[in-house]
Amino acid sequence: MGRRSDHSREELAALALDAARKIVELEGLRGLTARRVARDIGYTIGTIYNHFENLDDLIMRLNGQTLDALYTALTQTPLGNEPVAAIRSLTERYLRFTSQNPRLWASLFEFHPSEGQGLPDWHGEKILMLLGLVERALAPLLAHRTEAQRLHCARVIWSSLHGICSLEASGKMAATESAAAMADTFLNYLLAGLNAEAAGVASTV
Amino acid sequence: MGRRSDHSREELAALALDAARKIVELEGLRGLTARRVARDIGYTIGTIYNHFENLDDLIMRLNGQTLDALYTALTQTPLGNEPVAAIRSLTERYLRFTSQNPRLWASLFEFHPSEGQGLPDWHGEKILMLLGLVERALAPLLAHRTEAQRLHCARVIWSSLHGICSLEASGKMAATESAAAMADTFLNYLLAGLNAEAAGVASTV
DNA sequence: ACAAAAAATGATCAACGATCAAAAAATATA
DNA sequence: TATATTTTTTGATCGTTGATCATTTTTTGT
Repeated sequence: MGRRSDHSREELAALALDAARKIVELEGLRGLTARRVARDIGYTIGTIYNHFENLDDLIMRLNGQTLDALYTALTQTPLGNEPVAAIRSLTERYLRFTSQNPRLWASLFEFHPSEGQGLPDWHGEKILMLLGLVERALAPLLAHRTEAQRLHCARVIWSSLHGICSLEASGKMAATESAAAMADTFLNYLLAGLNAEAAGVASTV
Repeated sequence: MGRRSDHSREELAALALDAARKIVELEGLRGLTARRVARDIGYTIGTIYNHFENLDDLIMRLNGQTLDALYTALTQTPLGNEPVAAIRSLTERYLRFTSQNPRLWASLFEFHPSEGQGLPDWHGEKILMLLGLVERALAPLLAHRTEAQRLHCARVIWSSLHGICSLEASGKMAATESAAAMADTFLNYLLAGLNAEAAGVASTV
């Protein structure tokens, strides 16, 4: 089955990641095994371990691709300069991505590195890229703040949306309530709070 | 090793869950295996499967105990009738629980039922108990709303705090920023939004 | 045509979740 | 007490997994 001449190293890794993506899309992380990836691309298990450090490495690279796809989905069209509309648009795109790629998105957070292992540096960099989108979207609302404060605020929004989508998708909130409705409520309150702050009413952060 | 006379069925299940809890506290869900639980309590693997349907069942029961412990931690002392203080107190207690039981808390969300399986009914009931605490805490702020709307709002708060703690604990937000600081920002904006709404300024939900 | 380098192979290992006939222990019946 | 019945425990067994690495195969360089 060996087909060395058919694929370069990069192509074979991409082939394996594509197969892994399809498996996760269909069955989630539980269905993902090294042997199955090997079988699906017509190679043997040893080859998988020649191209990936271990299964965790493969999963993290798959998650990296998912983060890239999320970034693409959030930047497909310009967000505009109106901050409220931009944030709502970002939220809408985020929700659409999670509902269109539920298992790939879930595996971003279902996966935890093994004891003593951490996430690679590029993982954090991809997250910062995504946070940057939020930060720039709401920048006009926080013009009087430092960039660190704007990033802090972006993190709060990012985390909250994550929590809403996460609990809704996992069925761990005892609700048939939609993530969209909850995200809308969240944004309404948050934007009201931001407006109140801009008007000098709210307490300082 | 069999010690049938030593423990009733309930005692033996509790023994196994205690052992499982200690394993998860030390090493997370990854370290939890049926064989290790059996060894730790001085029984053999077959006995574990006599008392638990499978490993997922054992994990879900452990998570059930963790939800109970979280409820206890959130209700140890009265919350008072002042809604803002009550919500801040709930948040503080929630954050303390997550930082004191990071792996047990993480396993609540790291675990996903296998294909076709769902969470047991009592899981949702325990979640509703916790949501009820949030709902009652903020009830005075939403006296003009229906209970469904108050529960909806409680879900938003619960999800957001979950997201903040979840991303912080898993290191998936590229930040050394503390969950406490983010939760504080979140509450400031949210409470400002609630106040603005109460004053008839904010848009409707 | 040959040698050197690179890559693919798959047998092998330890460990896992899960099963279930057999053994052991506790309880019920006489 | 002695025997039968029920309950519980056992651990060998199965199929599968992640991971390893000496061997084989293929490609590249000379």
